[in-house]
Amino acid sequence: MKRSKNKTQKRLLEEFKRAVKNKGLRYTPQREQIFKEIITTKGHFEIEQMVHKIREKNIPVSRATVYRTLNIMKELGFVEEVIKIKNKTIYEISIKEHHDHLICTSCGKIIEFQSQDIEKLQDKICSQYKFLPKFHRLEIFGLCDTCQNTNHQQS
Amino acid sequence: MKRSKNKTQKRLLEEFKRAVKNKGLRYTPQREQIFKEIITTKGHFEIEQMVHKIREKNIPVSRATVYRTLNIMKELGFVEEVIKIKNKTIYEISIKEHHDHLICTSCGKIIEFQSQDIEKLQDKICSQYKFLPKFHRLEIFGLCDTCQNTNHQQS
DNA sequence: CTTTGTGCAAAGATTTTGCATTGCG
DNA sequence: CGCAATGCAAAATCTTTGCACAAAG
Repeated sequence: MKRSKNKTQKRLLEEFKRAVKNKGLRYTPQREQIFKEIITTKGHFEIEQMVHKIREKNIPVSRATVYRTLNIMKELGFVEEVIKIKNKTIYEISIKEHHDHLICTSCGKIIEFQSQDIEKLQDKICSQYKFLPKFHRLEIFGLCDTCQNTNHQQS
Repeated sequence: MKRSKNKTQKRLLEEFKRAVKNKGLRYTPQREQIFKEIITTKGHFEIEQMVHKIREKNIPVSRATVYRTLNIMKELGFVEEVIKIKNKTIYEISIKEHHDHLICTSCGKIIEFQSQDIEKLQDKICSQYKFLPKFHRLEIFGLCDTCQNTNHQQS
């Protein structure tokens, strides 16, 4: 499992590199590192966090470059639409295998799950509205097993 | 149907008024009008749009007041921040019956839909994880009917 | 009347952009 | 080497805040 995950990441990196070059763009250390950081990140990430992480790796990078690179990645389809929480823009990888989230409102734990039923449901709904789906995000908020049994307060 | 909807709106306004006063805050024309505008708005709204609509009603209001009022409403649980698209924060009333969203990544249009199936699916998934659901958010991103037929570029 | 709310303008925060310089191809 | 990419700082947006005045209770 671990091996295949690393393999996937390597393949993704190659895919990204090819996509960048195909578009007539240049493959710079900044772009590579930003992409690596993204595929390493399990969940969501923010700009500021990204800038710091890249710099820790001793790759000089400016905020501007991160913004510009993320826009390119969006165009290329490697990261998804942004959401905003509390004045912070959050990006998410669109390449990893799709999953959704159970989010515990008490302890903040995020559980990932996959369900084929959702995909079917999505198609059903979209056809009703003549909507062409590209991807979705389902978040279920509530209490995780642990929090149900210890403490019922909800933030 | 229409009658009961108006009734609901009236009830909501009363509820809001009570909530504001209960919190020791004052019930001003601006606050009332902002709230009315929100419950009238079927879908989602943005700050700038809100400011203009209120002013058209000849109620003087500043952007600052709208921001401040929305924050109060958030605290009171009457509105939620939904998403951010292209630097614009979109709010939504949180009191209306539950629904989910189809979001067009090309024109930004938001279509609401309801599906009983999702509720069932939610219960099914949650029982697998011993998770106690409180509410969920499902967003399907893609292209709306219009954008599929006019132009395939995405931003 | 007292205290909170509003408007304005200035300050903050986040994202974009122009321009000189760097460096990929 | 030529042209795109980067970094910096300034500009553009969006949101919050301090202060004086207005107004709810």
